[in-house]
Amino acid sequence: MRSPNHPDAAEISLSQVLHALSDPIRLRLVRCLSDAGVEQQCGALYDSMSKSTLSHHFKVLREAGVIFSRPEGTRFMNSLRREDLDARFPGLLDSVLKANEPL
Amino acid sequence: MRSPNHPDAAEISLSQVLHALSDPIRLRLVRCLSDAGVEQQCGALYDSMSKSTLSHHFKVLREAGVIFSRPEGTRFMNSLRREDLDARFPGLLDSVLKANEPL
DNA sequence: TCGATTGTTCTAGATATATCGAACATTTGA
DNA sequence: TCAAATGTTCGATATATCTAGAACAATCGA
Repeated sequence: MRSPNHPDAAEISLSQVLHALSDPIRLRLVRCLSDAGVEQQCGALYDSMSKSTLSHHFKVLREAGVIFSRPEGTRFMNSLRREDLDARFPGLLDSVLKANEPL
Repeated sequence: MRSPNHPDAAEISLSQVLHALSDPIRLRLVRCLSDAGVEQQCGALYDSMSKSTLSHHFKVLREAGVIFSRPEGTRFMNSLRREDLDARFPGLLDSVLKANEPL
């Protein structure tokens, strides 16, 4: 496993970020990463979903610049790119994470 | 032309709003409505696009709860549901509108 | 009443996305 | 060296979305 590609902080696209966060499953993944506060491995964040589907969602989040994935052994450790996102789109991540979704 | 359906303020879905805003064309429409500050008719906001496509995008924004459409004569006057969005997801709209998109 | 204006709805085609299983790649540990 | 663990990538299918043209509906003005 090679290191995956991540966009530079300055290249993070608003549309891509909004699209990445617009999927309920991905939003849940992001919330988990935010709540945990520390790196999390992919498989720890969701069950009831195939590996490939989970991997797909992580890829979308990664390529949008929302998360950072670091290989460690056989696993991938994921973290929220909070500083990059806050610098690029101030207040966006906070407002999304604070939103109480009654659904 | 009857009055279109709008979701109640409390029923506005985060995922739907994020999805509605994730399209560059719709984001531009929302920016236009925000910049104008007053109601705008649909056709005034975009050229180089078919009526039906424009209507589709307005429908997505309307059903997501992002805009309010009011029939007036043969036209529809559209406005941003700023208060409802701010109440439901504080800071979200501001952060999106303030984001400077170099693309 | 009739035509122009404005936007919607219907239909269709092209593209994108979500999902999964199977095969593959990399690293760790026995 | 081999098997287990963890994700990725590929192939396929189902669903959603974007786009546009054509037909339709409602309103206004002449």
